[in-house]
Amino acid sequence: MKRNVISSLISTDLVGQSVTVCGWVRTFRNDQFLAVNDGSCLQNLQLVLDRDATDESLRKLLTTGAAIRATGQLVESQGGGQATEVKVEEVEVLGAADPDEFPIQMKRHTMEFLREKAHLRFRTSTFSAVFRLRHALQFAIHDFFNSDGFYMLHTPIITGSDAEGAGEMFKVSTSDPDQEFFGKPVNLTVSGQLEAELGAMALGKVYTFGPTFRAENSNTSRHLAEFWMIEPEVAFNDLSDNIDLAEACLKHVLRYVLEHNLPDLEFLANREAEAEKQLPADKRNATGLIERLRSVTEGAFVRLTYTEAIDLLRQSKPFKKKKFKYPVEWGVDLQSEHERWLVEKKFNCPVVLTDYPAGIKAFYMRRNDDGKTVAAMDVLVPGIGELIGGSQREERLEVLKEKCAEFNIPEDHIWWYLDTRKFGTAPHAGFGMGFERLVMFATGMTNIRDVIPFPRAPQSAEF
RNA sequence: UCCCCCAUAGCUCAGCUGGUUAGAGCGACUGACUGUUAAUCAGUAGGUCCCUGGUUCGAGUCCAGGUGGGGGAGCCA
Repeated sequence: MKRNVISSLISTDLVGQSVTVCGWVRTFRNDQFLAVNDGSCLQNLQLVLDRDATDESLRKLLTTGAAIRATGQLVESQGGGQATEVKVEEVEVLGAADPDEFPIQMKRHTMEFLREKAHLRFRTSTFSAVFRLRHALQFAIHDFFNSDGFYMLHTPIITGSDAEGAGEMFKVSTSDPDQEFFGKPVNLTVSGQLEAELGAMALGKVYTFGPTFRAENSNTSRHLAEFWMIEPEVAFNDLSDNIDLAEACLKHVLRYVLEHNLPDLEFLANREAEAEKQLPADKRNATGLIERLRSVTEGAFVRLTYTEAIDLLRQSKPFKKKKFKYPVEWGVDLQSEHERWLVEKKFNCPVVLTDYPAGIKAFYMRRNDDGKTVAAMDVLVPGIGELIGGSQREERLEVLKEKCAEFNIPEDHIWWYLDTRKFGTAPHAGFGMGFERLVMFATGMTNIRDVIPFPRAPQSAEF
């Protein structure tokens, strides 16, 4: 079906030409003005019908949600809200939408309501903007790594690896659970990292960008059972290189959307500002969405060690006034309240925490010379918390074997992983970035279920 | 998994100390108007008060259990 996409018609470039538009009706005002959206951009195109020349039975079908095709001349708009409009010569309803039943009406809906209508919520401005941005962000990520000489590696989704310790796993079986198709128990992957390391030890710079599955019973606005993760892994990088990479990557992708998706971002910024009017002052963001993104692309990330963070927290006002619910002392993991204070109160910008106590981090992280800490890094951002977690990997075979023993990981389960330390081992580092958390940060959406088309969470797998 | 809150019209909500025929705004529909921008104005329709059980002369309202949703915590990305 030959058509002109609306994104090409909202500027005056094609004024005077005959155009064909396909899309879905947002509103129909005065029996005359048809606002149509085709998903190519945030903006609707205004179609102007000649009331007398339009059949009444046809007009009755032009309701919110109906799919239509129209042809006519693109002209400069006589009204104020838009640069162009189409003087319709012919309009056809491709698919009606019974207004008694179509749930997405031209009024404010709550996110909770739309989440239950996930198959139709793309029809709203908010969700079409979110999913255009989701696309742009994933493109920018591939663009960033490709430009930097990385190779994308497809790591397995079904895996027999059970030693990673990243979380509870989903078992995979055939419809006959007794039949062991792979000859051993297998799971859905919780991370592509270990396999990515294997690739990095030959290809140099690799990354994975794939689905990840966690069977944790997590009921929060920041967790999903199925989510997408970006995991670069780079040979010969140390922790400091790793932080540089994470910072450059975040800056690149946010710059990309600020440059290419500004109308969607402005719409979402506005939406957020409106939504926050309902909130008490202390729950609102200190700055608007666009300013928050700019502060990341323009400012340097604060870097400090876990030990320094503990010192800062112990000197903080909430600590002295005993406002923290959880203890702050060297050796315990930082809680959300502590991370929030550092990121949102103390620095108000992304904060990279490094060199955590070995006991609270994964087995593969490189032991520091002090013997107590590991070369780990977490990137915390305002409003989200942990966006990135990574480390320099333990490349020394003997140390890694000690760590396996400490973490009760049988060596024969990850013999292939240990082999990379046996044959031509080298320093290397990498991180994992939760893609949905990135989309949350970039869009200002506050529930992770609203930045993935069809969320999977405990007790929730509709669609 | 734990703590707190919520469930009444298509949507967002009100409904007092248990008491007559269940309320509003928005949306939808009908009509008027016709260069509108979530148009405007007038009118109309629309209810398994989440489910099960209990207390009571009487339950939307009180109690118990369940289901669903939200916020926070833990786990993490």
